[in-house]
Amino acid sequence: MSQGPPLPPLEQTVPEVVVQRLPQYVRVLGALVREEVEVVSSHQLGERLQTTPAQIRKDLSYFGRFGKQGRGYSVGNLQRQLKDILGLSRQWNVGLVGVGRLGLAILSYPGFAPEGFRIVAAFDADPTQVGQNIGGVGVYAMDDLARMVQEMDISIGVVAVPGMHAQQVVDRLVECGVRAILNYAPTSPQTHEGVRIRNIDPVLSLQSMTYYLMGPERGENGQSQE
Amino acid sequence: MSQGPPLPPLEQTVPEVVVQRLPQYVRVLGALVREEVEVVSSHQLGERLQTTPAQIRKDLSYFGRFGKQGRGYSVGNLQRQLKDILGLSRQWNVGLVGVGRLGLAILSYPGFAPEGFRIVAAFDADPTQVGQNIGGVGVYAMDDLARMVQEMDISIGVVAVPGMHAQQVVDRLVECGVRAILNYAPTSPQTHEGVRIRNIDPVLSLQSMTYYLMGPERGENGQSQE
DNA sequence: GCTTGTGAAGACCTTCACAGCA
DNA sequence: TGCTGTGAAGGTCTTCACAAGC
Repeated sequence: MSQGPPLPPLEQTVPEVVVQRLPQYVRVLGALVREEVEVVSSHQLGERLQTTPAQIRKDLSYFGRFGKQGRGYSVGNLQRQLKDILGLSRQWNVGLVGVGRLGLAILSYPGFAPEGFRIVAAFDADPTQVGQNIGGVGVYAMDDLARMVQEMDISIGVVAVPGMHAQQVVDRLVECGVRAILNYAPTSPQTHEGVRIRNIDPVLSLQSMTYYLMGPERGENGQSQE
Repeated sequence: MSQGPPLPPLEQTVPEVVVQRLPQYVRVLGALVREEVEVVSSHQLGERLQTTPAQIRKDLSYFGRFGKQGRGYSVGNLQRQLKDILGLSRQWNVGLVGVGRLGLAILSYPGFAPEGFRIVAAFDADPTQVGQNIGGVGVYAMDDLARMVQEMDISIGVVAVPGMHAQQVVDRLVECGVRAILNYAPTSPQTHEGVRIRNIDPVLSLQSMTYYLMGPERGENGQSQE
C-alpha cells in the first residue's frame, strides 16, 4: 500500500477525525477575523467549538507549531496556515451528476462558490436533459464524463442521482480519476482504495436521533454533532 | 447528571457511534427483505456495509441476542427489532424553521415521509411568508412555535435559516421542548444538555476531503464515510 | 461444519499535566 | 503570569479469538 524504502519526510500520519475538525477551526477563525480579533487562545477556540483546549492544541500539533507561549495564536496567520494545509487556498472544480430535483437544488445553492468550490459541469443519464444550460452550467451525457473531467480539471464529484444508481455513478467517477466524492444519494456506496466519499444523508441523521427520543430517559449526555 | 442510588435496570450504556450505525443496518436489511433474502450472517452484512462481522455482532449485542448460531439472523425479525429500538416503527412529526430556498427544497424532498418523518408545520421570521400553504404545510410565525409544537406534537426540528440566526432558532426550539434538531445552517450551534443536534454541512465535508487531494500522496487509506 | 455472542486484547483518540518559553 | 506543545495516562471503540450451540 505504501512505497519503497527511501521513506520521505513522512510527517506522522494524521488521524482522519483531526482532518475533519480542521475545517471547523477555519470557519471559526474566519468569524474571528471578521470580528477583528487578532489573537486567540486554545481555550477561547475551545469555547466556540465546544471542545477542550487540549484537543485543539493536539490537533494543531500534527501540522506544526502555530502558537506563541503566553499569548496564543495569531488569528489571521493560523487561518491562512490551516487553509493551506487543507487545500482551501485554491479553487476546486466540481462535477455534478444528476440534474433532478436534488441536483437542481444543489446547483442553485449559493454556499459552495464562496468557499472555492465551483460546479463547472453537470451530467445526466437522461438524454432529454443533455444540452441544457442551467445557471451557466452545461449538462452533458455520462459518456462525456471522462473527457470533461480531463478538460475541465474536475477533481470532485457530487452525486445526486436516485439511490439505485449511486453505486455505478460512483464507480464511473472513480474510473475517470475523481478521488473525492460527495454523495447525496441515500445509499452508502462501496468505497474504492484511495478515494474519499462523504455521504450527506439527512434521513440517517434523523433515524439515529429518534433513538434518544424513545423511552423515559435514554438521552443521558446531551452532546453529539454531525 | 445521573440519578440516585436505586439504579434501575440500566442496560449498559450504548456508545453513540453504535446508535449511528443502526439505521444503516436497518436500511440494508430493508434491501434484503426486498430481495427476499430470509437469513443473513454478520459476514454478509459486513460485506454490504463495509465493516467487519465482529463490529456488527458487537453492535447488536448491546441490544439483545437476535441471531442463531450456525445460521445467522432472520432478516425480517432483525429489521423489526432494530426499528423498534430506534423508534422507527412510528411516525414522527417534524417542524421546519425557515422557508427560504433551502427550506423549500427540504419541503419538496420526498425522502422523509416514506421513512416516517412528516413535516407538519413550517415557521419563518418573515411576516410576508407567514400564512402561506406550501404543499399542504402551513407557514407560521415564530411566535406560534411553542403553541404549535404542543398542538401538533412536534418532536423534531429542522433548521434551514441563515447561519447567522441558527443559534437563536436552535435555542427557541429547545425552549419549546424540541429535543432533536437537524441543522442545515452552516454553523455548529452550541448544544444543550439532553438535546441532540445533527448538522448537515456539505461544505465542511468538501473541505475535509480536499486535504487528501493535496500533495503527491497523502491519501494512504481509502475509506471514510459520512 | 458454520455462525453467534462476548470477554480480553489491541488500536485509536482524547485528556491530563507539566516543561518550556514569552 | 499565561499559554503552547507534547509525552504519558486514560478512555473509548474496534478487533480478536474462542466457547457455546445449531
